[in-house]
Amino acid sequence: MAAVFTVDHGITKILLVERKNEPFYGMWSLPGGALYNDEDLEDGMRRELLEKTGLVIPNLKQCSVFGKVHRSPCMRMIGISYFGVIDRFKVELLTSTLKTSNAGWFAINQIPPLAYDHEEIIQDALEKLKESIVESDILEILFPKEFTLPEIQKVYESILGTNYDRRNFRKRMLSLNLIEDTGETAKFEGKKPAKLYRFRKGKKQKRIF
Amino acid sequence: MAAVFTVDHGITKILLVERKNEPFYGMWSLPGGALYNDEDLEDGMRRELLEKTGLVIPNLKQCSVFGKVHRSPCMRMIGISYFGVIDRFKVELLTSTLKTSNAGWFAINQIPPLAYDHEEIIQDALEKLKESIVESDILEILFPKEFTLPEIQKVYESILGTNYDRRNFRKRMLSLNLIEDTGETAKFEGKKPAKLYRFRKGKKQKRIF
DNA sequence: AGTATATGTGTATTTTTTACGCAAGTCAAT
DNA sequence: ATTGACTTGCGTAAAAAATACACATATACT
Repeated sequence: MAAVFTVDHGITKILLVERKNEPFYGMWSLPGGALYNDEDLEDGMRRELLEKTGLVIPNLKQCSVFGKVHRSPCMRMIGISYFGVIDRFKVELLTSTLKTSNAGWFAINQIPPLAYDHEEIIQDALEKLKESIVESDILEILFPKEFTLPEIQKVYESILGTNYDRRNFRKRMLSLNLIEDTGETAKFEGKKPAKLYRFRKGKKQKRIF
Repeated sequence: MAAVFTVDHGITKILLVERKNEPFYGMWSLPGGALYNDEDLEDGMRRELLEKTGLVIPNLKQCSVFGKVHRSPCMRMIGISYFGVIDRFKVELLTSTLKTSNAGWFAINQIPPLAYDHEEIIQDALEKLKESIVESDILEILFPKEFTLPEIQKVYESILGTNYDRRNFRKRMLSLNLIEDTGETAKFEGKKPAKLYRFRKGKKQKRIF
């Protein structure tokens, strides 16, 4: 199974699909399925994601293994969970695709009852999500284009569940040398126009918090 | 497979077993084997460790999954790696057991050629080892009884591959409130007798570095 | 007794984190 | 146009943490 996250307007969301087979027919679940004998783990995961949601998710990373004897009601099943994030632009573009395939984005504090042990798997993946943003691993994926600092701060606050002082957050972010000023400003957003930054390519990852 | 580490006289070591079957007959490898259909992952790992090495290793944690299509020359094989540490006292006690079962401790910079992709698995587990000691997760396991500060410092330096200023290391360790003075000193060790400390039970884990 | 070696303790300096005041740009209502 | 509400941007002082470094002390060996 894959836990694919995004942050949409300051809300952390996860990608879920509706099951079309027994067991757990009609319930929501993490996208995923059985691995073919001749495919690598990550390839299989990407294939399943494409089949079940229509989305191509690059940058999948291994998360954990779930293998309790009775985690599936039918047969012994070992589940390998994967972890991914996509940026807000892709979210908007692909929401239409999802409608045709019974998939959708759910805010992580408004998750419906899930099949199997998928609630547990999501909790585990959320830990990974927090680690990843702290390690600045997924910054570039979440912000492939330009962004404003208040924007990026909201993402951090949403994922980590904390609040930061605006001025200190800015100072920290800029001092890490991970992002650079584009020279432009984002109008049409709020009150005062915010400066636009972009992620610097090829910068070594530093711990942020 | 399980990567079981210890630190013996300032040297980080790993537990390996000699293979008694094809493929890779006679080569060294990480202890492990096939999971039974009716046992949980961790239980199976503990059983395999007992069978192959005669050791009981508590505190196993999941590490990673290795599933490349051709990682085994015979059949498709998904390997789940586990990570464990044991303390120096157990190492000494159990070295005799190991001799009868073709198992042994190897310094991590003197590892023989290994079966399968076990070199890669060890590298991955070493990362986990570093994280774990930084997070103070495994301190209590490595030091169940009392210890001296120079001792614990050598362990950190061995695992993390760095050197710390004696005085600053001490200051940091004590300020974390994770360990407490036993009031006794370790004689028969070096020159000046070192104070003995013990790990405080039930202390919340803090990041150390 | 003298020397070598390893441990324990203190303190000054630098760096990082945190707290917080205030000016500037935009929108909407007056 | 002016005002007020709101949000962004910038700077500075205080607190906390990390770092660098000097000297005293206990033991073993000669």
